[in-house]
Amino acid sequence: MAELPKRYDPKAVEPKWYERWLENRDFVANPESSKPPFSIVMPPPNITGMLTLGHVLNNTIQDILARRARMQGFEVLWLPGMDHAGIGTQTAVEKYLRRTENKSRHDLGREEFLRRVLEWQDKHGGIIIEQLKRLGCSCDWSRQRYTLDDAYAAAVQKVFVELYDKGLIYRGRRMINWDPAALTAVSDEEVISKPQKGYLYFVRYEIVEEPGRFLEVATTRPETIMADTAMAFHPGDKRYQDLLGKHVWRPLAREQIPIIADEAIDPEFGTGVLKVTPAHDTLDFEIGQRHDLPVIDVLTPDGRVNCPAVAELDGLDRFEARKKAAELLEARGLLAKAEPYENNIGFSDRSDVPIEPRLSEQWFLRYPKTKEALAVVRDHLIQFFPAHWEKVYAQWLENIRDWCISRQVWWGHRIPAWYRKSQIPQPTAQGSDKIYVGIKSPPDPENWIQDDDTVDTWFSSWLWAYETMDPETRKKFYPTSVLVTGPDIIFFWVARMIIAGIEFKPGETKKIEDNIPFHHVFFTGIIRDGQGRKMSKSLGNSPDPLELIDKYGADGLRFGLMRIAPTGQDIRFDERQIEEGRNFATKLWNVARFRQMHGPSDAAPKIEAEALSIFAVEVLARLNETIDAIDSAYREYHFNMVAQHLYNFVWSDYCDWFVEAAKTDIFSEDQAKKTSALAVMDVVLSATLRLLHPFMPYLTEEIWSLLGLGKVSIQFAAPPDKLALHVVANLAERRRLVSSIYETVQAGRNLRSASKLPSNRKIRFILRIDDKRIFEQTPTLSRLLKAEDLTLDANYTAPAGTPVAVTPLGDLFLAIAAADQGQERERLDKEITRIGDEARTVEAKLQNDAFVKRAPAAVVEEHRRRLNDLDAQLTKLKKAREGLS
RNA sequence: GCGCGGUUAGCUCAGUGGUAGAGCACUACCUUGACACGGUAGGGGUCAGAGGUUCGAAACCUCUACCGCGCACCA
Repeated sequence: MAELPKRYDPKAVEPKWYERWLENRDFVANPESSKPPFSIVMPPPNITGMLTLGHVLNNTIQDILARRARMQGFEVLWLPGMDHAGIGTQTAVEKYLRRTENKSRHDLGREEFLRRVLEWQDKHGGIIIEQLKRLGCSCDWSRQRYTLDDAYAAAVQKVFVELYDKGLIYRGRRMINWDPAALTAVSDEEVISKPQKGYLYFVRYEIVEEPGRFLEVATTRPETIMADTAMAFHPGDKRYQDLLGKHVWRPLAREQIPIIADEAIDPEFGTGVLKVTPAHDTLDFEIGQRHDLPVIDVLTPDGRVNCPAVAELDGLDRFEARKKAAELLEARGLLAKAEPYENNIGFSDRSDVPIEPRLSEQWFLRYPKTKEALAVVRDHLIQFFPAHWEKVYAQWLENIRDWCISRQVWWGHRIPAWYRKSQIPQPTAQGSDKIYVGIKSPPDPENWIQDDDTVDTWFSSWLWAYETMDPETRKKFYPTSVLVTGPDIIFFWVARMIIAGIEFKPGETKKIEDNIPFHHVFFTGIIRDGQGRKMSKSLGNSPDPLELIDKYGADGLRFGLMRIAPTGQDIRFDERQIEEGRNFATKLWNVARFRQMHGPSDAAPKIEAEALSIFAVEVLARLNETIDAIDSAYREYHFNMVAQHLYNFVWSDYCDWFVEAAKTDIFSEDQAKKTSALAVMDVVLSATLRLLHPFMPYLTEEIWSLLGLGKVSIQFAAPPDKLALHVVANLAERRRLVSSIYETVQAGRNLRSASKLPSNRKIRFILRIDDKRIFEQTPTLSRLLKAEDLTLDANYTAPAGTPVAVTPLGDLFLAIAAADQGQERERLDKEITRIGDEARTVEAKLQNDAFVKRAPAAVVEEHRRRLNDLDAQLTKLKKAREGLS
């Protein structure tokens, strides 16, 4: 067998295995399998998307779960797909068209534009899928779905019609959030509030009935004065009682408007007077409704002033108009003052421009089954990890408002509603013969016009958990096992999918537990940069995962990220952590390489309890502990702990301690010992590789295959069971002996280092010991100490000044020709102080009656033992110190 | 205003009642027959602050401060 190269080369290994896995159809789920099902649907990335670290995190976790389940004998379905991302994709293509052809979508017309989007999609879309493959994702690509697949689109239409027929979807003229850049309505969830600096303008409105008297009002939006239809104060506000029922002159587009009183006004704010602008503010709209005020809209859809009556403002952008309006007022002496002011205003999540509240005809969904959706999470039919997201979820559902689902966007699922051609304005009444809602177009299409709008992208995604599955697949794999996603889409997607599951009942029976979309939801953290900022394209602070894969390998990236990532906290990204992942891969590679240099491995190594060295017993016991720790970490979705346990076990327990200790046997002439040591190496390697496979699929498969550790691909090898170590005689005692030896080794190394002896200098140690059990371990002890010679002598008397350490095995002396007495004195003093301090602390505790009486007996006993140890050490060290004067 | 997280070594973070941990970075020594993407040893922390519960608190409770997030308000 050829020697393995010194360094693992992911670039050569990773593509090789991925191709093979695809060829073997290892990721394809079989709905007819008798194995129990395990399923995950991938949160579909946008078709325009490029792989980000967020995707890497998210999909690595899904892959870990899928791969582990596959190894555990589940029939695994990990269903991938993409989202058409209505507004996002349309915006991207519009930008592209403007750049390349200087055309808008209106220049092309609906049909042609959609054709161009498809063209663009074929060319630039779906890159992310190929990127996910490089990451090693074990998705069932044969089932890849798209939210615009015919069947999926039909399902969206069907659901729309159903909800309409139930009266849950309705059309209405309401205040909505208008995005003046994307030129569409958006939902409440798509509005994010941000502080913005501006001015609070104090404007004087002259009172019609009392010329010369002014009513002063504070506003941030003087550009909407032309749309004011009343002035309002709180009914309890004494300052303005005499004005009720009178009028003021609106200072721009001069006209009389009434002064009214309304409970909604906060007397504390500004002057306690509100200018009521029903067309451009939600609260004002409500006040207008109560007082039957007219609605005057003075803004165009793209946020310009539409008010020919004020020529100076007409046509100006809303923010320019704001300044200009203030100037106009000032020139007329109607601006009392303008104070710098910071307030929160809603921005469009999509376009990052301030949202314009706007009265508009839109489609809305009255959410069904909200009580049930609340209950399934509260009662843990669906379990959230970490659990604190339950509260956020509940808060949203308890305050839920109707969902504005129509978008003035062409790219997406068109609303299946038609209006009679003759009808202007379009009718809104449910069940009217002027409106037709159906999956098929109306029987006499020439008399109807279809609604121009499409539905919110999330109105299609909320069916993702089951509409992606054909009936046979659904039967086997729905409800899914777990959803892995970011907490930022808990409302957009998670909550709505739960509602959809409960409402549309895609499950095998009508029972609620068969219809919830998933049993567990694991919320990942959000990856931030070193300064704690969100990763974003515009900041350019998001490293390209593909570059990281090139540099560190997919396994290195995966492991490095998982080791720091998902405690449910946000994650600060640091490339050094990925480097650690790569280093760990190299470490594992090299220890496998070391094993391979000593002959072929055994796929089913036999280990005989009697033949095991004490060091083997120790490492196997540690392996058992690691298996347990990993199991419980997985149960809580603590992937970082799984990774950390594996890291510590491989690097410390296995490489640093076991392999180093086992070299005595491996290089020994004693065939039995050698065979046993190599068998233990195989057992541990085999187990470790299997435990690591979900995290590092490529490397583990490569080593697994090179060492010939199994007949099947590691992907389908069962995870290791704990070894039956209870058959080992005197297990606990043996393990104590090992830790005594290891402690002694550390003490000896410390002596060497404190005595300023170079690491490579061979030196003599003398261990004053009477314990016969240690004799046969002398070669190993000596090896680990890098000793030229290790003498065991129960009656050794050291010359004064010999460096000494008190160890669990006995006193360990460093035999050097001319010890530096001053240096040794210093070292001993330090040691005596340290141990003395600790002894005093322990002693004080033991002198505390309350502690001795109340603390568990084992803890007290532990303290007693510790004190004895420390006292013994102190005595010895002091004696050594006396000899030095 | 309401709610949820967080504050532990220079950095990134583990640690749910019993002597403060890891990795990186740092210092010293070492290319030894798996690995310098490595080994060995070392320095470094009044666990944000105050109070409380407890024999014992980084951990549990209360309050405060600061950071982040969500919701509401936002004239």
